[in-house]
Amino acid sequence: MFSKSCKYAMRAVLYLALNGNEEKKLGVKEIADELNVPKHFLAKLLQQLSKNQLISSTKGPSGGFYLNDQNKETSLRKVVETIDGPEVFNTCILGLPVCSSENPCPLHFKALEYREGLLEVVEGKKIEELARRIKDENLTI
Amino acid sequence: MFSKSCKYAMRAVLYLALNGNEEKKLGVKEIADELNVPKHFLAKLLQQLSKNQLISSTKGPSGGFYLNDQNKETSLRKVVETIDGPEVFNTCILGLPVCSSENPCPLHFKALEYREGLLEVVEGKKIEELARRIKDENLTI
DNA sequence: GTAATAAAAGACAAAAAGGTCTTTTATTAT
DNA sequence: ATAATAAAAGACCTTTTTGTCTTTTATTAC
Repeated sequence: MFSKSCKYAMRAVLYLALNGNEEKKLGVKEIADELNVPKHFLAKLLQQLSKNQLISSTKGPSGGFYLNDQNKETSLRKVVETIDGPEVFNTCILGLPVCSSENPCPLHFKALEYREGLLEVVEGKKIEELARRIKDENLTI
Repeated sequence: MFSKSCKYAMRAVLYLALNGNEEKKLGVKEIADELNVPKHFLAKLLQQLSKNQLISSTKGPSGGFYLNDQNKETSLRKVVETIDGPEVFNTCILGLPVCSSENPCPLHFKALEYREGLLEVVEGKKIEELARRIKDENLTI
């Protein structure tokens, strides 16, 4: 479903939401170490997210990555779509060039249902709310 | 979710179920042309399926690929697991090394729920039955 | 204004996935 | 037996994805 890059990015954003804030910015090193992902590789992903204003950053001492108020309001879906492209959620699971409810493949409707459910999770809540849920329900990232 | 290889393989098996039989074996060329997939690449996938007894083949004139009675009884799931490995259906959607109902990631339950849905389609019916359904409901492969 | 810090940028490298082409082997129809 | 056929096998090649390392740029604390 999601590329490794995308998984790293999602987790990093959630990590930022859970452990950082505008006053306590986090460096790539910390995030990478905590999430167990390759540091320099993650750095590029964060840069990409930063360029797309899904996360914020400042350079220099006491600099790092964080989520500003606007960032916290966006959905994880944007992170996914920034990294894996917007088609992730609607390409045919059998790889057919055309596959729709009018012209479905054998897996179409189940796949659709599947994706709707996932979309609900990554889009239904703001990052902020998702982070809250992660804390409350003691989920792992 | 599924690799390209896996998609090609699934479609090819369904194509065999729909268009061939023990008396009318199909060559890679026909299958590849019809499904619009790279011929030699598909050939290897079919070889792999054949080795694993998910499809049958004979060499030489009037030879080709087909499904014997046993093959028709198996599920698409086996095809998937032969090509993409058995873990496809239970690796964490966020890529976490441990992610279970006891120790879930934020997407765990939704991912589980809908993977079950997909499993139902690829495992709930024999190839034969699935092919029947494709015919009846005029689905695309 | 200088040194230290941390992200940004960019050049490579390694691994995996996807794809092509050629040779070999088995089968069958003649 | 032989020629023709089609899968099996294997050697490569290309592209994409993933990962590493180095240099540059911006910021801040002193």
